[in-house]
Amino acid sequence: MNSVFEALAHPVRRDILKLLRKRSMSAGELSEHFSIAKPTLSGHFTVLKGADLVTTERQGTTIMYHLNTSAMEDALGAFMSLAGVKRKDD
Amino acid sequence: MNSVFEALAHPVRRDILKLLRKRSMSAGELSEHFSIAKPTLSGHFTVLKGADLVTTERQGTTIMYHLNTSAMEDALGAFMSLAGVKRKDD
DNA sequence: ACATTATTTCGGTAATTGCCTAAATAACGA
DNA sequence: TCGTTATTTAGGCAATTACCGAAATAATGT
Repeated sequence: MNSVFEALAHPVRRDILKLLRKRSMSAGELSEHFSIAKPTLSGHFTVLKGADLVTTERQGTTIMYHLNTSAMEDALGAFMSLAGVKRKDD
Repeated sequence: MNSVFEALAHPVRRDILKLLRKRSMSAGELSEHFSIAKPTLSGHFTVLKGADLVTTERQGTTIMYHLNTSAMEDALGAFMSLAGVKRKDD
């Protein structure tokens, strides 16, 4: 769970998650939303993947990034327990 | 809100929050739960305070640390919106 | 004023992070 | 096979982080 919190610590990575929440995107498509070099963004992808927050799927020459919704739910649960909140529903 | 996510990125700081969730504690009392030097822990306190996750109150020679519950709630809300969760209740 | 206790600030170092450009890999179509 | 497109890996650098021990600050009691 530590890797999840570390992944969430960078604003670019949180923005990536927000974008993927709407729909899955390729690395190149995602990169259009940021003004940083692609290798740098690729590093952020690696961090998110290491935290299991996103999954990848190669489609020909492009690589699609998908939000791993269940991992997000797990992270949310961890955060809620940290905040001491009881869940009435999931 | 970025400072909150950054503050949550370190396991020691999350453990501090967990401890303070039960009850407020002095810096020295908190330090008994960790095997790191007090100056290091004091640095973690500074980060948590910078994120407004804890508040301090001097009581004579000791300094009491309190969990800032409302800031935790705010952070939770930010996390939920990141995860795309709708809140039925707070 | 002095000693004691609690905590932080200072000064330094090693490890990590975030960023870049250039080079490598992978898949495709001609 | 060659060129093109998409993406990652490699190499390097500056800034930040996490840690420590020593010194400074703050409050108290004598």
